[in-house]
Amino acid sequence: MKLEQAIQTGKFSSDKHKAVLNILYRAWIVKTKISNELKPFGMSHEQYNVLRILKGSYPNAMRVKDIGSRLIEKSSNVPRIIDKLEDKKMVKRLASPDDNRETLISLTASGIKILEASTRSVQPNTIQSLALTEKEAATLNQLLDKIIPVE
Amino acid sequence: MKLEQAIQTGKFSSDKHKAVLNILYRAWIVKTKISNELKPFGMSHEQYNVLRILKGSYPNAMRVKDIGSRLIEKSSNVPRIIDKLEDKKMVKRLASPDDNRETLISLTASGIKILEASTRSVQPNTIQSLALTEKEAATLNQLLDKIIPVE
DNA sequence: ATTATATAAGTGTAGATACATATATTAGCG
DNA sequence: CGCTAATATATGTATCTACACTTATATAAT
Repeated sequence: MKLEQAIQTGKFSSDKHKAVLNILYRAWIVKTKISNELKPFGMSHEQYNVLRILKGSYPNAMRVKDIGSRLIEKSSNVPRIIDKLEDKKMVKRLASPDDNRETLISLTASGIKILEASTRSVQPNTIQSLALTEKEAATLNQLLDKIIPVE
Repeated sequence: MKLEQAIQTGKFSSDKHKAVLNILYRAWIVKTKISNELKPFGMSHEQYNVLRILKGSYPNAMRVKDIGSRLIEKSSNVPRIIDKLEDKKMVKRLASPDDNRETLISLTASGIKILEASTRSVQPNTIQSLALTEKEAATLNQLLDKIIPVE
């Protein structure tokens, strides 16, 4: 579906302006799809992201602040996400041997199992569109960096 | 800033996978910037979007459902957004002459004034990056439609 | 060593999101 | 007409986001 139909609008003042709204729209679509796939697993999108980050360093535990620095949405409240995952026994908190201010978070065996099962549902929504070539994806990344520059 | 730095990661398994995360990241950046610009006006991003939609049909009022169909994030709770704008006297609710189920929403004079002032702050964040040409923006739109197809 | 400053995690809160349900009204159809 | 279904808005609720603040610990400075 074209963006114009999705938001019931006529023409945009420029392709550049349309592109910004299009980015917001596609992001919302991705998040909605992923959240829907995660529903049967009783997990939110952010909880899933934290599990994936933890899996990246598995079997090593990670500090809360390092988890936060890898999340896309920097305003996420990591301790609270951890609370939810801990309630579900998917992660556990450990004391840090180096620094008592830190908390280390580690995936549990059941956390890994649920993560892997949910990833099989979510994956088709994150690496979809076989229509897009790797070359086009690389172009897309360049244009995204260019239209919404950071710093 | 490259996405890799922003989320402290090494290489992605593919440019396609990176592109999906990049879309989520750029969307978050845009939303954060716009929210920050709107803060002095005491308005949320969604409240601002509703005002802009209303301005599109000004001086005609709009039905709640038609406002909703033009919002990017379809799960937005339009009646509640209207509540907030009404509290601030930026819009008012009118009875519909055709159908008593409907509520018509119209911008007030002060709503227009605040909208115009806030738009001057927000605009640079939505049509920025002079580096991007219109041709590149058109390509970007095509690639976005292709990587996250809808329907 | 003592005090100030910085850092890490956690908590409190207002508002937003997602979604289910309620209420009122209109349309469809026998 | 009278009943059912559909539509439009509003409300209720749990969770999430954004951000300020607190607490505990570590580092730096004098």
